[in-house]
Amino acid sequence: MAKSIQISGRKKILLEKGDKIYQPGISVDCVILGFHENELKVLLLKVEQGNQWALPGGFIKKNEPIENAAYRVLQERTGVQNIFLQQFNVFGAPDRSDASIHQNRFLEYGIKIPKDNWLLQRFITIGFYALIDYSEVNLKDVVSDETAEWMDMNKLSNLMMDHAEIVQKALETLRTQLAYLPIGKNLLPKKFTMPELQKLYETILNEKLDRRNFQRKLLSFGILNRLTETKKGGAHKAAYLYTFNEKKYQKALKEGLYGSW
Amino acid sequence: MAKSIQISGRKKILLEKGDKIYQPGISVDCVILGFHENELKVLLLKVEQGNQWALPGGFIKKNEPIENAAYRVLQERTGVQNIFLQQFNVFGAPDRSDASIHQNRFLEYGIKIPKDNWLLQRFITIGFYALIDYSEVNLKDVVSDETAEWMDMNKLSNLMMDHAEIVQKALETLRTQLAYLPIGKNLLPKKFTMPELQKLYETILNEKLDRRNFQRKLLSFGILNRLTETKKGGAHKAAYLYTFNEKKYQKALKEGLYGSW
DNA sequence: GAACTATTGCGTTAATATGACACAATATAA
DNA sequence: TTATATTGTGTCATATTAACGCAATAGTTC
Repeated sequence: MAKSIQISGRKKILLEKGDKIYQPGISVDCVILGFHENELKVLLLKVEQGNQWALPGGFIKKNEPIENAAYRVLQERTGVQNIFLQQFNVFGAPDRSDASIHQNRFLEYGIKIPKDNWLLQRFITIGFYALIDYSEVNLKDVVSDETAEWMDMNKLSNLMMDHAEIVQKALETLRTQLAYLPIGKNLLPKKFTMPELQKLYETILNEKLDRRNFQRKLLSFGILNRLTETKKGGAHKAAYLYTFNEKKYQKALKEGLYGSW
Repeated sequence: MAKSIQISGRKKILLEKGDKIYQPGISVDCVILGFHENELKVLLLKVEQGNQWALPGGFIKKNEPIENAAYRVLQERTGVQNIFLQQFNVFGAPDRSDASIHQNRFLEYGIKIPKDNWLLQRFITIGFYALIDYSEVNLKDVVSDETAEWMDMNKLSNLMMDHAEIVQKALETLRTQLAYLPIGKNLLPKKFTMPELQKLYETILNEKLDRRNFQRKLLSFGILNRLTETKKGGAHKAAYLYTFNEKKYQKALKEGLYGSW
């Protein structure tokens, strides 16, 4: 039980010195989205007690930019660099945190939290969502005392506290942004086919799209490079491989895909 | 100097008991937008010292929903009900708050803040923006020790801390939302003309729009009711008056103006 | 290796939306 | 009464979108 003792030590420090290290009453929670086998996945951590799942989250150090805190959490959980990360909403219902949850989590390690401890206070959390390439994530690398697992967006269950609401809001934000921002570079491998990109869009939107019209629209954005390679092995006609045009993609991220008005 | 003494008393309580009443290290700041004489206006408070201006802001009570806190600030400053209020971004650069600012503000009232006081800690602020009908706001009603004033969005100067950045981000958010959400109900009087609505759009977008195409587009949204009345007194042909169709407006707010994909 | 099948690349057509502009109507001012 | 600026309404060319057709082809089946 060396690991358990180690964790127990870490937890004690968090309890006793956390309020010196971190901003009190504020946390960040990350909705880490990946795409695999035509499913949109969310990275969740298993909370031993109660068979519940939680979003990877953390605290903001006293002198740390918020984005860095979120980025730190992401690094710890996924090991992936170069992540699309964006804050999308603050969740702060007074009853969203529940002291008993923390109490129980710590009790597993034989720690009883004093009632006035900073961790038991009300916490307001800043929701970030991150889009990452599923294939680049190695869950074994994850630094955590909890089990990390990808869960289908459509089969979420037993999420802790208001985390289901946070995931839902992240998805809504992603859907809205799909209309005016380029999405995909972070969710797909470097090289991908048009059908794969379409599946991604269809999954996010939960809607079937016309293959031919989709291709025309995406190409019109001018953010794709078609390679001469094709993706073989798919039992049928081989599809061309594409990459995102980095410069144009970044430009579209800043300026949006439409002038609209 | 009865008012000054009263304020001084309030400030002392804030200093000494604030950390018992409010969430520490978190504030809300409101970008209150109005539309008047074809100008987009921001409601700002004059900070005596240094000829600076600040966004109306406040703290979140220990057991108060965040939105309520923002709403409370709005009520205090504008007296207006029925406000469109939305959080849009969190601002939390570690150096955004500056202890000396608070020190100086309190020194005017003869109060010196202890260095370890909660008010001097790092603050992370949740930015809200509010759209309100300029004509319904009576600045004299404002409960404040500061002077409140509408300032042209394009002529902002001497904003405190990172408040210019916050206003800028609010405007960007509003512009983006213009593409998929109905805007106007909160910024205009109940009855308004098409040219007035167009001016609002043009002001927000900082762009001239074609009169006829604009009308066609907005009518196509199906959120307007044309009245039989016209607005006379304008030295030229009288324009029809419109109101927003409340039901359809609300529906559009939830579902967006386009199906897009 | 020929036929089959599901999928891909590329294209067409009709409907719809958009951008640019013309002209008549009219509330006030001169 | 006339002038003027502004509004209401409409047109037309063009761009965009939705719906669908057909040939090409990688792998499968026989």
